Amino acid sequence: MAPNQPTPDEVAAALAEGVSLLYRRLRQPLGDGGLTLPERSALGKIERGAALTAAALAKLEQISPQSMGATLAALEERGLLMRTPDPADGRRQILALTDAGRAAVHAKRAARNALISDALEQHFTPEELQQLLDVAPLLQRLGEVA
Amino acid sequence: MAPNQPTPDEVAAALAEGVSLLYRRLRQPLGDGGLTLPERSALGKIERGAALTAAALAKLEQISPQSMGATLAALEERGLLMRTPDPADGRRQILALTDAGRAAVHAKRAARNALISDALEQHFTPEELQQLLDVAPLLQRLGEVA
DNA sequence: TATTGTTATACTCTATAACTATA
DNA sequence: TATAGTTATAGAGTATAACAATA
Repeated sequence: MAPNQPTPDEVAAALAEGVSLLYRRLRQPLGDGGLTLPERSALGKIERGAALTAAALAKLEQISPQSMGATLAALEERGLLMRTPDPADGRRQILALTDAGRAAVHAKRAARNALISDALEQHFTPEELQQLLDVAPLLQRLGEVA
Repeated sequence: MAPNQPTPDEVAAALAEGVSLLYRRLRQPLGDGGLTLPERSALGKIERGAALTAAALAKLEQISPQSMGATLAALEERGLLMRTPDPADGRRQILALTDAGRAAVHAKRAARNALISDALEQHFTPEELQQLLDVAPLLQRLGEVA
């Protein structure tokens, strides 16, 4: 049933619509009480140790350092994030989650998952779930190299 | 190699990162000269006849009618879109692309595809392309039902 | 010179609230 | 009452430009 050789153009066009619609869904319910999508993403990466300075985070997320700075400032103001000077490099600030930050990222992860998970449960077969899970790393790779 | 029964939670978490990163990539190069992502999406749907009024478009995109109105006003101002009163219903405005609008949506589609297509060509196998193509409708469905 | 980070400013996308006109 | 659309206002996320401090 599948066409034999999908062209990159076909794939690009098909992904654009799905991704932009889904993105709006993903970020919407999370703006309610707590963390926005970029905030969660930043906290998550800090928690995992994927990036521990503002500049490193900005590179990972592929946004400007200034934009990341604004996000981080908002998180610090709410007591979710601590910034301490790097003793080895006076320009740097080492980022770390507070206990409240850790709690928030876990609570919000659950909240997001509840919404998407419900939809997945009700409208997708196990095979389709597997397909979506398999493709997630590919989407991420595409975001990184494009 | 694949786990037997991915839980909806796993899938939701895995998709969130990939989608949000890719979304930023998709919209970034398009803001340069011409159409933004929501603008392209709206023009594309009008061109295909998927929706011909502001309210219908807003429903499809799952944003508020006011937000869609702002997008459409910007497009009309630039001469890409025409709004004519519906003779059958005085409240409605029928939407249609101008020639310039049609040209813009095609030029920009090519520009977007060039960026994503290049990345796809260079970093993905034919099997992975097929996987991405197959999953695009699932992403869209998830955006619709979530 | 290059890097890290900040402040200032602006634009896009989105939302809600309040309104008019039409059905 | 309900629907289509507009205007006004606000907030989040992003960008660039200009700057200070440190390497």
